[in-house]
Amino acid sequence: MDTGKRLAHRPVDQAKQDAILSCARAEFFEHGYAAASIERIAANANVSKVTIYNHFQSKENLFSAMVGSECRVMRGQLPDMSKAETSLREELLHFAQSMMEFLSSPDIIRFDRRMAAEVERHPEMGELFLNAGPRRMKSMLTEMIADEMERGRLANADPQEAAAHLYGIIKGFADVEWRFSDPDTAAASVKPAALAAAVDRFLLSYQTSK
Amino acid sequence: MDTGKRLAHRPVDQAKQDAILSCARAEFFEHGYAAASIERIAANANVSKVTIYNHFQSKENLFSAMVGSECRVMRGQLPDMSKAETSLREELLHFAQSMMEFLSSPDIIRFDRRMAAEVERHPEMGELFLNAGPRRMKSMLTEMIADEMERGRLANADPQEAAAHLYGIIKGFADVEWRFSDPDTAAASVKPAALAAAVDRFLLSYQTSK
DNA sequence: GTTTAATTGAACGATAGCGTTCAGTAACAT
DNA sequence: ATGTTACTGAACGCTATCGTTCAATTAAAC
Repeated sequence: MDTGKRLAHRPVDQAKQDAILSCARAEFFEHGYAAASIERIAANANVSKVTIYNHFQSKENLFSAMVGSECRVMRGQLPDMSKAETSLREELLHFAQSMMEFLSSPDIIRFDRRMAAEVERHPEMGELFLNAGPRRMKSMLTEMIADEMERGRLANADPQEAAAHLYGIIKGFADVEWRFSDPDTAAASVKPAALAAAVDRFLLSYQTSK
Repeated sequence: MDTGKRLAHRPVDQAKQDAILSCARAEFFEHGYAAASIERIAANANVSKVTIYNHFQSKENLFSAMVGSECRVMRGQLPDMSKAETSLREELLHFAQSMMEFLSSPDIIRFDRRMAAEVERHPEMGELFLNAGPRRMKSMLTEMIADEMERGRLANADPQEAAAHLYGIIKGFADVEWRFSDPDTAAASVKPAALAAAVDRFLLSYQTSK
């Protein structure tokens, strides 16, 4: 059986691959799909345009490869939901903190913006993004809340709905502001006191009254 | 004093103006700023390209005129906050309902998407949009909540913060889903029962305990 | 009817990107 | 060293758009 090993060849330069994807990301994010220039990507990546077309067959293809790769990266950066043995309030605060840190990072904001725009022309990428990011986070959160309901630290209710409420009450108007102003200043607008207030309100309506 | 009335002239055809703006909106929304074609706009509006350049001096200019006009329209469609003399719960439900109707309308979703993408190149339009839409809604909501706090139907608290909590708890994950899937099916996903649940949770933590 | 301004259609130069071709070079496996 | 493959740079045809110009036409105000 052939292991696929060819007898004599020059191996693909992985560094170039990575450089192309990374520069593609920058280019697409800055200019949008239509205005992005393959030649600029090639120049920035120190690569010949032909090389790009050898690896990815078209602009379309390069774009979706880049989105796929970004989604993979994003999955690795989702808010930390490790279950330390702490009080419920601590646990929720920790989640709120890391969720807001995640959502307010410039990379995520820019990615979100670009995807929102491109989804008109590439609906399947909207799905891809939703599954890699928001929905994943939602199900993690739902699971955590369901756990707490079982443990009796949260009152019984629809955990999915509770997750949405928690997520929403923490975000408030923040994400809207972020999406339409300078991404580089977004993270600074996260105030711990506001997170605590949101979590406490959530607890007021969901905590078991003992 | 000259009233500005010129002696003999052919008046601007307002219908053409409107057609241009309306077609510009469609074109920019569908293709994004960079890929939008002035000539296509002209063709769709049954207008000469020269006419467009006579009215708006450049593509940039046309784009911001269009955004300005859209923002004006949007202001007229903001959620209804008329104060009928009803129960607090009814009042909040009414707000929730009309807010979600507003936010889930395909026009608003598409506008939101496009602005989010374009704000990278036109930061000042992000401000324009925020002031015309989200911030306006936030201050209306804040005012309503402050009123209710004064009336004693809501417990005393930071009304601004409470507004954010109400807004967030109602939205949940909905807006994220909307932004990345088919805008034309968004409105159908609004479930009255979910709105009621959200409002009730809000009330659980904000209503005065009598 | 005369004047004034809005509007048109067609053409133009300039720019820019895509996607392809080709001949040549570089890097690796054997 | 030899063969195979990755990669390069330059050029090409093609298409599209912008923004401008021009002479000609149209519509209202006077």
